[in-house]
Amino acid sequence: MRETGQRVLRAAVRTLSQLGYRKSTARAIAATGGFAPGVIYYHFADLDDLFVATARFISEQRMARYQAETAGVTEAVEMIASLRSLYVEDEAEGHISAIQELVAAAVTSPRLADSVREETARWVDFAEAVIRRMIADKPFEDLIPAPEVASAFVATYLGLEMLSHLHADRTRPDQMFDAAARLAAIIDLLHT
Amino acid sequence: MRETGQRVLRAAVRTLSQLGYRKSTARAIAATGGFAPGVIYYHFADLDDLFVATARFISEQRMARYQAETAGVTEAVEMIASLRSLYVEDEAEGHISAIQELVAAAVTSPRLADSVREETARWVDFAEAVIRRMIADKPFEDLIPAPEVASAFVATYLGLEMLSHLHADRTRPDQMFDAAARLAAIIDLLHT
Amino acid sequence: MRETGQRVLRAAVRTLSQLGYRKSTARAIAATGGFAPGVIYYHFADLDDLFVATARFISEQRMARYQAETAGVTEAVEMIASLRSLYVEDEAEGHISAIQELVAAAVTSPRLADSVREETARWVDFAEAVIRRMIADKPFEDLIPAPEVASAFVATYLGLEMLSHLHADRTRPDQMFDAAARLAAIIDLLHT
Amino acid sequence: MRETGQRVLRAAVRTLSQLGYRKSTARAIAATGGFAPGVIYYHFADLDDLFVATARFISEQRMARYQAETAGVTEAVEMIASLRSLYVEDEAEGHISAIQELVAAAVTSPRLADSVREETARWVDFAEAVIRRMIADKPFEDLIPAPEVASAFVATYLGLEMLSHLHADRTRPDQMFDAAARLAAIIDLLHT
DNA sequence: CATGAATGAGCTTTCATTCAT
DNA sequence: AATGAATGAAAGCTCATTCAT
Repeated sequence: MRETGQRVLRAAVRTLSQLGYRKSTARAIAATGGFAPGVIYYHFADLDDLFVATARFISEQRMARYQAETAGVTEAVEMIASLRSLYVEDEAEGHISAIQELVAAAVTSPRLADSVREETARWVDFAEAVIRRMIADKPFEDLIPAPEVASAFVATYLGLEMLSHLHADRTRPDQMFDAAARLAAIIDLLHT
Repeated sequence: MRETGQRVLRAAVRTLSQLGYRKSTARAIAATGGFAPGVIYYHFADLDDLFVATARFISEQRMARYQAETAGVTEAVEMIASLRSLYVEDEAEGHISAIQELVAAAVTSPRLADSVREETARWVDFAEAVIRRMIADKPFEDLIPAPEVASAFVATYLGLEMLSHLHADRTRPDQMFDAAARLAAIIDLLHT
Repeated sequence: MRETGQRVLRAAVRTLSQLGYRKSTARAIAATGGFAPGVIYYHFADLDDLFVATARFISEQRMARYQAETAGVTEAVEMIASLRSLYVEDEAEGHISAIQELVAAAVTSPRLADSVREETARWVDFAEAVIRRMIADKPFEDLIPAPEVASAFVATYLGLEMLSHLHADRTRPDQMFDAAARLAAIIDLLHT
Repeated sequence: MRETGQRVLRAAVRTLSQLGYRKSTARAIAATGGFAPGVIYYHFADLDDLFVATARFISEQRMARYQAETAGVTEAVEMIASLRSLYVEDEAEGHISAIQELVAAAVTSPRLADSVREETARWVDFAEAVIRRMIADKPFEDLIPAPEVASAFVATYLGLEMLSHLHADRTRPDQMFDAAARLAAIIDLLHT
């Protein structure tokens, strides 16, 4: 049934986020989800297959949320506010840290690499669209290389979670969003 | 002897970078380095200990290079040029991808987390110092929150390698350095 | 219904013959027969039970054919000709190799051993009857220990299939039947 | 060390003979031999590899005995006596039943099939040489198709063990050797 | 210092079997 | 009657680690 497959996927996300890729064994995932290890193999060919599916699962789910939440936003300040609340969701659910584990794991499995590549490409595209919307009709519009900035944003997003995980004390995403909000306010003031 | 310990460390770096954390087993590292698995245990208490040492090993080695290479640099354009060539070195040797694996692995081992935290803190400090030097006496000096920007830089640096590893085709660090160089040129023009 | 039970039995025969006892799992047999694994357990208590039934199934089916085909035969040459064509049938359908797998498996399961013992006993009896018929009224009639020869025949029959399966190149049953036919011709010439 | 490898091989022979191929698991073999399961994988690539080696191990060991024991024998009666005592050895040590399991298992593994084919070929050659020696200078020498008879002998030898294992009561190799001895006595009387 | 053998725990995966439908 | 989902035991195999040499 579709439902059990999703239970397995959710367990995979939580396990990846909490124990890391190396300790995300079939047993550990099963223990997290409260089902027998055999269930995994009923719904997925093997662990690799599960992780590939997990990458897509997280990405699609979050992409839907991000698109819904940022749909009508044109002001930079409002966009930063949206992203901040989405980021909080991501952190709470462990989405980003799970993805980050899968990115690091991609070196191990070509199939996983393919899957992660495909999904990150979608996010870079999404980021690029958002950036273009934000700089439209601004005086510096032509100075900003949207594709490069989009890649940089996605990279920063991933890297940020790494660091904030590592030292809750020093790397505070909160303060970064604050700084970004100040910059956004300036941008919003500029019109053609 | 110090020498053999270094052989093991170098083998660990290469194995982490090429096979990933999960497949960096004692056997795999020994095979990479051309020594018996037992050698590892002669120089390090266990694998965890080896990885902790590896994190410091890479960090110290690179920090020395980065400091030497950026020592007298005050112009932004020149700084970007230095960082670009250092980044090329990092990529070639697999330093960043090894570190990235260790960051992802940190969730697994508290000791490794400590070690990685400590090292990244050093890099954030280094980045902050560089940034302060770059913006000194610029008109916007007081607008830039150096600590946050430093963290963002380190995060981007790590995230960038992830993405460029994943899709050599779309995420081109080269173009990012180009864009950064253009921005640096503008900055260099601004004086108090 | 009787019919589905037979479908399972036929699937068991084919699977044993093609994959061997070790790989004749419930799934594999179900896949061969095109039904769900659960079907097996509807008709048989467990796999052991299925294999026991399979041994009897093959034996009874073939015994009927062998008896029909050799019923009125009294000449040795004709008998060899009959056996040759029956052997060809056996090979084509995989009967012997399935039985051979079950014989080898008998060491694993006492119940299967009982079943196989019972069935081979029938075949030794059958062989003994045939032999007695063949040597009746021959000058050497009293020299031939019919029971031992019967056992030897059955043993050879089984062993032959093993070897011919293994090396199609060197052990050619065809040539053995040729040789047997020549010997039979001589026997047929001898009368009391 | 060579020694431990042999311990593993001997354990494999005993386990195959006593439990059959299907139950000859790594754990079972280790339990039989009194060593840790991991030892198997230190000396052999996998179970398949172990079984391939076991086939050769048994075959070589017995071939040496058979050749030594039958070396100078030219009389049929003496030959039967030798074979009888060798057969007793084989039964006691479980050599034949182990081989028989491997023959049945050959359908499962191509590599094993190759190995078993090669070894049985050697035995057919050996049998052919013995037969030629036995019928040399006999009046019926030219009537006997040595290669076919040799194959038949090997087949019977294997099949015999199957049956006698199955029903100790009815198929008595002892009586077959008796019968063979009587036939041998007749043969020995015939000279050119 | 270094090695190769050995161990036992643990991992991925498969399997016989059960059960609700 | 039949199916598909689920389970838990066990299988093959790998691994970190130890130790005698």
